[in-house]
Amino acid sequence: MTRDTRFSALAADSRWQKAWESANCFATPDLAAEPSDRPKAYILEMFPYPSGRIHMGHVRNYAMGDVLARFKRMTGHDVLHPMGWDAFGMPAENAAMEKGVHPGAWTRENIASMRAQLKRLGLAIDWNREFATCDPDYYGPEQSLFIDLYKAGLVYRKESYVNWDPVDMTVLANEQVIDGRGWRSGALVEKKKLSQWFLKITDFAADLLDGLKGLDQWPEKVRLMQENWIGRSTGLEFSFKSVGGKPGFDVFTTRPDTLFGASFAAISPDHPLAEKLAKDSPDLAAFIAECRRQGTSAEQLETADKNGFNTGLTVEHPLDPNWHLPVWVVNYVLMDYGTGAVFGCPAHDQRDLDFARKYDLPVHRVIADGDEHHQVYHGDEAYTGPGRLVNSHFLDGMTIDEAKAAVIARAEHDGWGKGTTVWRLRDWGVSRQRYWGTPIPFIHCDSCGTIPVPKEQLPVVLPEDVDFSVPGNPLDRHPTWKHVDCPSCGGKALRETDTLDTFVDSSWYFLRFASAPADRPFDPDVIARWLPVDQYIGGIEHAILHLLYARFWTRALQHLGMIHVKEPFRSLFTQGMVTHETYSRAQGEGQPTLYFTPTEINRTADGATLLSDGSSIDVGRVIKMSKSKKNVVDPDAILDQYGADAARWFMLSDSPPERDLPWSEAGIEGAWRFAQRLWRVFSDTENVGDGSEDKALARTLHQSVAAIGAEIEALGFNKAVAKVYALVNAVEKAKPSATRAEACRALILLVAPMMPHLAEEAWAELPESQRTTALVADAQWPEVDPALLVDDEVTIAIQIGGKLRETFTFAKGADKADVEAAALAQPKIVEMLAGAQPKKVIVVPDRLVNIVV
RNA sequence: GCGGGCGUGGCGGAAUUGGUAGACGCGCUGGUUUUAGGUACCAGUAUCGUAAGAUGUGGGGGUUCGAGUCCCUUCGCCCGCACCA
Repeated sequence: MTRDTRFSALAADSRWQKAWESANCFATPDLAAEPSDRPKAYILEMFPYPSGRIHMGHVRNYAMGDVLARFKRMTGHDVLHPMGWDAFGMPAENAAMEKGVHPGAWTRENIASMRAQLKRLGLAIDWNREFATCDPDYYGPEQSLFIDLYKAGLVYRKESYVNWDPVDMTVLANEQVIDGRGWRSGALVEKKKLSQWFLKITDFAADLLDGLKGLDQWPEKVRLMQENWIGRSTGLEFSFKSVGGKPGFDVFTTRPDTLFGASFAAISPDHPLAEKLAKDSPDLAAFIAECRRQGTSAEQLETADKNGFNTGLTVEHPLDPNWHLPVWVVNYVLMDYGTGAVFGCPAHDQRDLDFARKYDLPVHRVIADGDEHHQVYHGDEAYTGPGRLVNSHFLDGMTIDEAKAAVIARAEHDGWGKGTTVWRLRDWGVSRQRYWGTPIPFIHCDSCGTIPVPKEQLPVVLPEDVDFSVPGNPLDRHPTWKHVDCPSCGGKALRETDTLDTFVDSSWYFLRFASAPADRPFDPDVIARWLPVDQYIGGIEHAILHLLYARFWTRALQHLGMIHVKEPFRSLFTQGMVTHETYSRAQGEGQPTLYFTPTEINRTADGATLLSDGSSIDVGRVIKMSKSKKNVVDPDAILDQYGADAARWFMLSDSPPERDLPWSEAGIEGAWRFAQRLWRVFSDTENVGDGSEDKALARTLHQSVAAIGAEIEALGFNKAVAKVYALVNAVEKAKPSATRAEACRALILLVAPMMPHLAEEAWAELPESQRTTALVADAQWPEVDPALLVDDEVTIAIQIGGKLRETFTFAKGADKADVEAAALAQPKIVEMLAGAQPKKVIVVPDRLVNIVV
């Protein structure tokens, strides 16, 4: 006899979502007002950009965080699990330009529909704390923090060459330039000189690098990527004196040991000296122009020739004033690294060697690995390995490290150079010539200079009446907005019209979630209770940009004494993407390939056909879901058809969370069937039990509770899911008993983090006496009886010569000798040994016996 | 070029310190129920073999009583960075 054999997901979803909302279940405890001795858990998923619709990647990301947040609640934690919107950015302005809607209206509509979609997933989120970064209530405090950083000397303005995206008509940070193209528009980036706002992230370069060591709960990969991005190099910086009294220049090298191998000096085409010389030399000017045209994409660099222009200048070798080196302008020296100038040592640097061979410059060997000590170096491969110094006067015979130290010591003693560290990391340019961003709260006054907006005048709110009919910054051409009185002298002044890079918005939102007072950015005492974020979950694509900026911003605020944490995210998890096959049809020469959505396709075991006309379709690789390849599945359609629990379950099953998850129809159907099966187990009236005990099931149950909890804690959702299946299998096979009834109740709790609606429905059906709380969302995770975690019998394997021959069961923890005797007495073993005396018997307690013959 | 990761059935993937490879799911095969079925249930499913047995974690070699796991070597795929001095 069963009650209701079908679980009606759609009805259950909305019923329980309403129940949670009206019970205000997921409200964050106010730790400042009511101190708690419970452990805290700040669970955060990267907040979404409100593009319009959620996609499966969101579903996966938020399902994972939600399981953890619900589990933490069930295991007695004070949980903060918020949601908000990274709401500023270019797509809103693009929509404004294309469709004539206001970016704000477009964004708010998107937020409304995406919020509704997220709510359908049944997330245990404290929606009371929701905000969007485009709220003046959010960006006002951000402006205040920006001014604080300015006052602390961490914000400055500088005239500089910037990466200009000619399509988006805005400046890009170095981090946003990929292969010489804008990260968003894909347009070739141009160099342009502009006055820009910068954040002094380089002040924290060493600390940001050091801090990585302590982030032992971050993926190794992300730490390495940040390490490489920060890019620390140590070496010698020294000056080349020009021959003939002309100005010299500084160079940086990590290989001061090879200084006697120098055969030329090289400066970047963008070096001030090169530009100066170009004024008197049309040939050089032409060469520089040619260099600037050269692309910087991977393929272009691969094939790019080393080109140079001999300036005719010479410089003195710092260790031998009579040794003069020619000065070349070369295309492979970058202005924005080191000093924009190097000395060329062809024998021990591949680029210099390529260059020297092309222009027939000398190649002096100064490092030798063996007997080869000749001064002239042959071959086309520079030697960069270990060895000892040769042909290098006072350095001869030293190791590379000794020689480096000796040259630096000599340079410092004689005053022509010093040991130094250079960083690859640049200061963070945050100016954007856009409307839809946080206005930079500064005012330019002819008499007072550039001064911050007084804090009592914050927030500087974006004007609503803006015109997107022409490219460029609408703030700049707004008729009145920028015209203000100088807060200092009262005279006519101009408001800054640049807005902040949206990565600034996401650099402190996790603080605002924890504490959002009306009169300041956050309350330090509350921050101290919640931060750091205990588990941060998001995509690997933020490994550098967002995660580095957030680490910097947190440090900067700590430096100002405003908060007491340095690292915002204690544990980071980067989840894999949701992928799907592609369906396409080639259209012949010169025509773009046609792609089809999964809903247009009939997929069979051996191929795919178009539903509309039955014609056959090419099945392509399983790749990340993307609109352009049309291999997307709409979450709303899935929720309509299968309900939130099946969708969540599928997102958590099978694939390890850090790996890509191939979406499949069979997979979601399997999840749905499992929900139905669970429902049948829960509805089975035999659950009442007959009062008897089932020891074996009790063991399985308690072992499952322990294992599932441990797997959720470790974000091993796929493994937790497998253990749930195994437990359900065991419960189904078990005969009615008190234990079985207990197992069914526990099972509700075990699946509650993953399938919360089904769990609530089943919980509500339980007899009153078994329900400790009204909602399963508030219930306790089942207790584990440690005595039941260990079996009293174990299966022991018997190997002969390392090959498995037999297994038998034996008492757990038995004496080695007893186990050995029992193994040797097994009939099959007796037969196989045929009286032969084992040379040796290895007994691994409770595991196996290996007989060596 | 530099750095990192991954190779296990038809598929997604399990596998404490080296200790019974393939848990769990999908798919597939056969069967049983049911008002039709796309539901449910039972049995099976690494490969070869009727079986006994043999083989098997990308390839080759090594250490070991014992290797998916450790070492050497090699092949393939994926990701990140990249003329960084």
